[in-house]
Amino acid sequence: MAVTLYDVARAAGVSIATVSRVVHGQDRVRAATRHRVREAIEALGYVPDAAAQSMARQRKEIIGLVAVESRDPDTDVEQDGLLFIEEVLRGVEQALRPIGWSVLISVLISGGADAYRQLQRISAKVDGLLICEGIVDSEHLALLAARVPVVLIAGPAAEPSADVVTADNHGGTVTLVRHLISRHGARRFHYLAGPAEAPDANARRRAFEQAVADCPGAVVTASFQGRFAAISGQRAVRAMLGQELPDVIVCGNDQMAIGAIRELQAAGIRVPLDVAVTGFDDIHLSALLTPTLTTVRQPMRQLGERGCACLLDRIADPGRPRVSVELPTELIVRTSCGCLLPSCFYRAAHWCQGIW
Amino acid sequence: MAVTLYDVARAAGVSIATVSRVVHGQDRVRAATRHRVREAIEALGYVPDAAAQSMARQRKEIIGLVAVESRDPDTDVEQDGLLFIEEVLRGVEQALRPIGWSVLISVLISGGADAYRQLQRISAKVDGLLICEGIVDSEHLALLAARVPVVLIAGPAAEPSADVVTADNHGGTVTLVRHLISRHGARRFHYLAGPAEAPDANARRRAFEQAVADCPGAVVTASFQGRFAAISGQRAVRAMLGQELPDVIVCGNDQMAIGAIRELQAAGIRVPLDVAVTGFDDIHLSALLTPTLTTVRQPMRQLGERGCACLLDRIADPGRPRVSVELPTELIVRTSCGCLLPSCFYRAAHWCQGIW
DNA sequence: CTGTTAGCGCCTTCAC
DNA sequence: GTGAAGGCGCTAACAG
Repeated sequence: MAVTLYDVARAAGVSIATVSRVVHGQDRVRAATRHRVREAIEALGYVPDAAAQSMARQRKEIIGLVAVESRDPDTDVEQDGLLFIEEVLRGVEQALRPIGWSVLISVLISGGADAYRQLQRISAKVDGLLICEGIVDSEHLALLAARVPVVLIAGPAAEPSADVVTADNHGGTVTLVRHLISRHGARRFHYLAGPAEAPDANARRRAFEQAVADCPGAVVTASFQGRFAAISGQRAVRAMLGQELPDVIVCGNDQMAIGAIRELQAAGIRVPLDVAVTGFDDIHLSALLTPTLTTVRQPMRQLGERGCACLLDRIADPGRPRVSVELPTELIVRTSCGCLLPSCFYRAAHWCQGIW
Repeated sequence: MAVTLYDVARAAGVSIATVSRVVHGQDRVRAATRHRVREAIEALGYVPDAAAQSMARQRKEIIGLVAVESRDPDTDVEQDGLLFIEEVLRGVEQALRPIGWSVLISVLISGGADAYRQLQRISAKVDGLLICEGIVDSEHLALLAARVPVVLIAGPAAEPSADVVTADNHGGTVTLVRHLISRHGARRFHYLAGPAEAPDANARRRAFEQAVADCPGAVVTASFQGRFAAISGQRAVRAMLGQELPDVIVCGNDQMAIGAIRELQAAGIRVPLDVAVTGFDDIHLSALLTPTLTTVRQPMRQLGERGCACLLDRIADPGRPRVSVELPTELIVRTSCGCLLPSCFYRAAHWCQGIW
């Protein structure tokens, strides 16, 4: 059906070995021959079949990028999941472009044994795996890693069978909390955590608790277990309505913060006047909301790029020592924490509330 | 290196054919044998190599999803490109999940001859190609389609060598313009078009012009050639500042509308009080902006799903007649056109302007 | 029921 | 310089 090496060879009157040589730019071919072969290739529109190449040279030139979406039964209609992956993908593509490799993308539904099966299937199609928000248990991970190199993005730094690239969740969170305390005099904190299985969610939560504990007078008034989705933010707010408002609701990621803000506004509570809200990640949306979101920027593009570079290194040398890198985060101060509000805002807020 | 069929066969004391049979769930194997083989597979952690399978059964079970980003030299720092693809990807995954196929994703930088080379390389790794915002000329497309089935998403409906799935750009635009005219009494229109090479951009533009022409008294005061990116919206607004404002700025997509709104707000012009702005696509962001964006919803998820289904059909039967489907669009009325504004808004707007 | 065997398309020594 | 031949891991007849 498709044009093969043999077709080209026949058309050019040479052997397949010769065609292969010119395809790969080897110089051990007489100029005239090479020319003839090139013409045949052009005329027939020959493109070497990737599967056959993979087979022969034991390399697919494809890396797998997979995100494990953690959902509970109620949130499976959720639409806003990929925002994280998107930036990571750009970083990965950037790292792959120079060498011409491709990326196989796939978002897994759950984190169960089924997820492992799917990962296994994917592993058969790629030279290496980049797993985001690594909600895969160590045991299964080890099994996977035995088949194919694995790099975790935003995963648990201590994973023994994979390299890991993360952001400085701890430092970012601590900086944020200190800002809230020193600049805004916040004392009463509400925390909205990400899924317990997500390592970065845990890192942030722990850092938050520690930072609050480190400040005399500051207290965690309540916390809510969310799943990194906007709906979690809405639920958390619904659950706390009626109670006394905290000074700030610190959220484990931007999506939940967005959900929280919407629900607060819907309830007629003014952000940041009545309660401040903060996020984590600095997704594209965060700068465009009303109010704009104060958050901690995680260099997602870079996470993808570094993670991919790391994976390529390991593919090239599977025996090299395990690597674990942590990229810096940055506090992004906007208005949802109460900063940057011109005085006219206070008047305007009264009128605006609940309009949009 | 990796575990192969032979390893399993040896371990289980059977032939590779038998192993292959149990792997594929054939029943013509004695229960005892099957059991033994299963154990060996489990013990060794065997997963069939995809490249070898592709080779043997002439099918890779991978489809390629590619977006061609059209950029001019000034916009290559742009960050907000993938928003379209993201939803499409979800649709594609949905269509592929039941059969276990994977998607190879890749966004091409330019639309030149270089893009064709890249597409060629990708075509060698997949069973079919899904091209979004098809900025590939017919000639190259025909060459590609000769190698591998191609489906265009949001591409030119008349492309002879590929199936096409689009949204009803014409109808959506006309409905929008009529709304602006009849509900808001708009007469002076400014148009912000997408890239001339993009078929959907053209369809929208033509529909817009026709709809305006159909209304006595309505005029297009000016138009601007953008590239579907937020920065285009900003530029367009800068270019029109100082001139008399139109009633509405109709934008070829949401991203440009967002850019336009931001620039207008920065210039102290109130949206929608001083000028209305509308978009097209209804990306996730649009409902969260201030003001929320009035736009035409394009069923992006469905475009991906239908496009993929169409591609699978063609892969199954390459000879079937060409197909071209058009999905319906829907006018989404929010506040940027001037609708849904409670009276208090007018007071509030005065104070709010330019704060965020 | 199970084993043998011939490819799938390409790369890569090894001879010539 | 160029060609012949083996093998990559698996599938799918075809024999038993």
